[in-house]
Amino acid sequence: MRIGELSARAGVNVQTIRFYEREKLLRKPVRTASGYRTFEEADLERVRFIKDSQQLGFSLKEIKDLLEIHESAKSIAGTSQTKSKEWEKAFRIARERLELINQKIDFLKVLRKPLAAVLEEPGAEKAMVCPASLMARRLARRSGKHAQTATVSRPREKTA
Amino acid sequence: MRIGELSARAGVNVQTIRFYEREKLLRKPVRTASGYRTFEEADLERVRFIKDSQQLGFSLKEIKDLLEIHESAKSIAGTSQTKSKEWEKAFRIARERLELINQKIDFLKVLRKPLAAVLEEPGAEKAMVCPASLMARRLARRSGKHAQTATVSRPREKTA
DNA sequence: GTTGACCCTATACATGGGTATAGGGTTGAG
DNA sequence: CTCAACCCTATACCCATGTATAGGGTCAAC
Repeated sequence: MRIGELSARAGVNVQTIRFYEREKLLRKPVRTASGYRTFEEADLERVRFIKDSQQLGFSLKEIKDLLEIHESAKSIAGTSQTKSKEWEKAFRIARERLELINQKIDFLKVLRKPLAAVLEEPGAEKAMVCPASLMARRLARRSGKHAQTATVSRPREKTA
Repeated sequence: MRIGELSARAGVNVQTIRFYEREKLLRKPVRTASGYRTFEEADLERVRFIKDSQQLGFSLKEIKDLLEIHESAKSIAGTSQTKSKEWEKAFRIARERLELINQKIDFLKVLRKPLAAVLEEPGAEKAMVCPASLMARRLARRSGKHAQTATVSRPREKTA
């Protein structure tokens, strides 16, 4: 299929497909003689996977990792427990991802509880959507950003 | 507590707190005589809630809705089944959110399965991270963006 | 009463993730 | 052969979500 059909079926913009290719989220597609990209069903799956993962808060960088696990796994399949560099990396990423995914599931369940309660019990103010309960379980903070320059009663420290 | 402590304890930048206030995600805080913002524990909870929700792919707009459900619920608590405009809205949003959250949980579980398999079985290429299995369950597409101008064999239609 | 950590507003800049536009080629139905 | 609907590259632009900077107050310890 060509890019128009792919983008239509995936429900994304044509530009987005080309953007994903540039960002290495999609393989470089085979081209026709005239330079048109040609895609297969697998590419459609991949685009859908990307969109779904995004809705769960994974960044494109993270999604690339998730997809990379797949690639590594596949390239090693049959080699039994090769323990190659590639595999080690995939393994590490997989473990991290699994941990994060479990946390996300837990948090979503907590988030769901008061919603369900509000919806199921007519006029129930017992299991109300209270921040305290929502806060019961916390997600791990994501890899450092937010520099945080403030010292907060630890005076005279160089923050470079 | 003042803004510095709040931001430090929440693990976000000071500017971010002010940004959230501007965006109406945090109430306008009480000010000291000299104009300093003063916050309470509840504000800290709220900021953490926002960050956690973001990691699950909710936009600030959506998080505002989630928090609004809480506000409505609280303001109505004790009024039994008032069925006010406010409540109706909260109710509707809650139902939508619940549905989305359930979908997210399902997708995460699917996402988790091959990861767990890869990690638990040494050299297992059976339950490999294959897009097909990952794709088994799909998340509902999120509220329209991606204009999609292409027609794809439905010629001559004004897309204006 | 100065100094350093903290606060204020206002405004500009940055980054991720696209989207649109300009300026052009390709292809197939009529 | 023409025309509309497609495709191409390259580049500029956009929105969400912050971050940084400029230019200035506040306050407690020294």
